Amino acid sequence: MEKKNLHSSSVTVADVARHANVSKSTAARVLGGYGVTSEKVRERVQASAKALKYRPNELARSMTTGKSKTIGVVVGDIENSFFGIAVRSITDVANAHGFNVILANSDENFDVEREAVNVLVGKQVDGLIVTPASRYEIGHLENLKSENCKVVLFDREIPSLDMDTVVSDDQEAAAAVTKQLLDAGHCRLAFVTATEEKDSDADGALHIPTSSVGRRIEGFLTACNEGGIAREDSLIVLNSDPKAGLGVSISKMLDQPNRPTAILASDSHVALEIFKQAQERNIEMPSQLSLIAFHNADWTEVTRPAITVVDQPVAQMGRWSAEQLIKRIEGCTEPALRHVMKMKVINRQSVVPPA
Amino acid sequence: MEKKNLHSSSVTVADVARHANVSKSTAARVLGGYGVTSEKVRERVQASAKALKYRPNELARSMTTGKSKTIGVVVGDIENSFFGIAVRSITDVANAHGFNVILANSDENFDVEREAVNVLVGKQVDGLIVTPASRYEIGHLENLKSENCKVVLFDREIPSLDMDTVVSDDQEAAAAVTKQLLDAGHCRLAFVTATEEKDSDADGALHIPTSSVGRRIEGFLTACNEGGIAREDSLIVLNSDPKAGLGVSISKMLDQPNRPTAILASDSHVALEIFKQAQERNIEMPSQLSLIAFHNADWTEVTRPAITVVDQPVAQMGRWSAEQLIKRIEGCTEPALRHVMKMKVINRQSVVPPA
DNA sequence: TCTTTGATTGAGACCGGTCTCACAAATAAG
DNA sequence: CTTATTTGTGAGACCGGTCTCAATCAAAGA
Repeated sequence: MEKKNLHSSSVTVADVARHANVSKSTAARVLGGYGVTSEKVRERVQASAKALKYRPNELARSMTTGKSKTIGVVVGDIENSFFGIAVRSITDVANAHGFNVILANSDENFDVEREAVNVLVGKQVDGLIVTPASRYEIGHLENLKSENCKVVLFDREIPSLDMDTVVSDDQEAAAAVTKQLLDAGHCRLAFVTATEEKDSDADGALHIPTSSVGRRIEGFLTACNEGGIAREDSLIVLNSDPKAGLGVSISKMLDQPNRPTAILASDSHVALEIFKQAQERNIEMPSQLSLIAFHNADWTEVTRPAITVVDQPVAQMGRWSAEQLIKRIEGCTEPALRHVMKMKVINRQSVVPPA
Repeated sequence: MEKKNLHSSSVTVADVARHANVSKSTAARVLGGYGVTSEKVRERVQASAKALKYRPNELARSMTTGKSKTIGVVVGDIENSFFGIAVRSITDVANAHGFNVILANSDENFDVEREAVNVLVGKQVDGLIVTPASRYEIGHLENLKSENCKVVLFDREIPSLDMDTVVSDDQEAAAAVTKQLLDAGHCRLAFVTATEEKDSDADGALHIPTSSVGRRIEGFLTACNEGGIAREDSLIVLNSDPKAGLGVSISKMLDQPNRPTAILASDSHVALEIFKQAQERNIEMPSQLSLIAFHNADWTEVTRPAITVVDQPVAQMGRWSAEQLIKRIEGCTEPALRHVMKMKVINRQSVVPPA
């Protein structure tokens, strides 16, 4: 006597229609909220729907409308508070517009990212917000426009891609903050990032896959250069041993005889690790080591010294990206935007002149 | 000359079939990887698929199979590192099994949670991992089983619901850690949580909607009681003014003449706020104020004093919940499990005898 | 050589919605 | 009172897959 065997015992428009003694079309009209129906029929159908506990199958709806009301978000790692905040503001905006968010972590690994993007597109997301792990590997993003899938790039840009992008003024902020270190009198500086070391090409130039980090490094080096710092005294510390973690690179840096007197950390995780290792080594901060970190993580103001940070407007960036994406999904066709958001330095206690 | 007008220009099995000169059924068989096909045809179809850049529409697939290969995760707030870690481990397990995760934040608000659950079920998720905001409002969860949607409760239990649940030993850990404070000689204690104050009923008993917090409070009170602490010296501080935030409740507590000499913070956000306010007031820690926090947040070991914490195995809990959910989705029908994970106290420097 | 068997393939229904179109009844205009 | 409109309803195609079932064909057994 069962009616549906394999498929869930869910009730469909047809069931409601039967119960209300109307055609499937009519029931669909009132339940779907389109077309016209008479008051009487509408009430009858709604009553039946309530009685049968009808709940529309959004999948089927998406199937015919071609819009899934879902967006995909691919970030590096949701555990990182930077992305946590971003995802939060994105989901808030999305929900407010009736969208849901499918979340994927790339672990800053390009292959994982591509796979995630492909799966999400397969699931027919209406759009994608991506923090591309690499500005060089972009094949998976190139063809998305033809797939009816809009894309917004978050925090990292890929100029060749002609897509909506929100970034912060990484280069300018890094330069400004480096200059601040220089002005305080430091002349052995380091920029530390968890980005993995990639082979630099023939000319020996660094090719940092993460565009935001790359631009920060540019800003750092430019400022160092203008400040007359010798190349060997403006260190770039990358994650030389991904399996062992960034910790060993930081150890190496801190243990070298002429260690830097000031460090610029490219995110709060990095800053935390530096802070820990300095504590372990009894390196007095800020007197023996000045530190500035990107991202105003919540804990940076309770350490002693409290950490001077470059505050990235993460939530606003997230909001912008989601709003822009939804505009696109709703049909906006203006040329791709590149939205740059200004960062703000929050001066605390972790920067003083070198001993 | 366009072929598909409204719907995206995506290529379907039918397109591939036409191109490969086989029937739709046959093309579907090779592309869907089911049934049998001859080697020759298989190669031909695959070649056509490649040529046309065919990509399966997972929505359509879900439509007929009844499985969306998607799970919904409803947490309080993804910005909170506790949930960040949980969601990370959940998505990892999910992905490893071919599932995607739709994320929703409830803000610990029951109405938002119910709405989220309904939307997710409408999107035909195969299962749901929920951190229910309230153990009293459960109507939205009760009927899910009949909807072909499995559920696992994360970090909070609802005994009446008979669902798979993973929690930690909140009551025991809270009692143990309270006893530790007592043993150190404290006799004015407070338990602080961001949970909102609800009207207590006629008998004046507290009814904490968040089960984990409720059990921690029970543990705290039990230990206080056994330690002979007067009821008025075992303070429970709730979020009395949600609009203004927990900060004001903490201020009030800290500013009262007989403020507690030891505090148990129910999560790391709370602990951070307490730490900040103590710093602002020049309350010396740990000498004038001992502190223990739930959740081993990354920053708790770099503050001075470093904070003694109750380490919850968040990642393992996340993993368990995802694995259990997937087992259910795959058909497991054993009776509902209640999995309790042990927490571990990490002793650092924030607990000393009162002055 | 004729039937039996097994391997492939094609036709078409189905999932649960949306949407177009034709038709009938009711109302307005001539 | 007839004709033109409007309004509400039903029949059925469609979205892009899966899946059942019958048909075809070649190899194998009688």
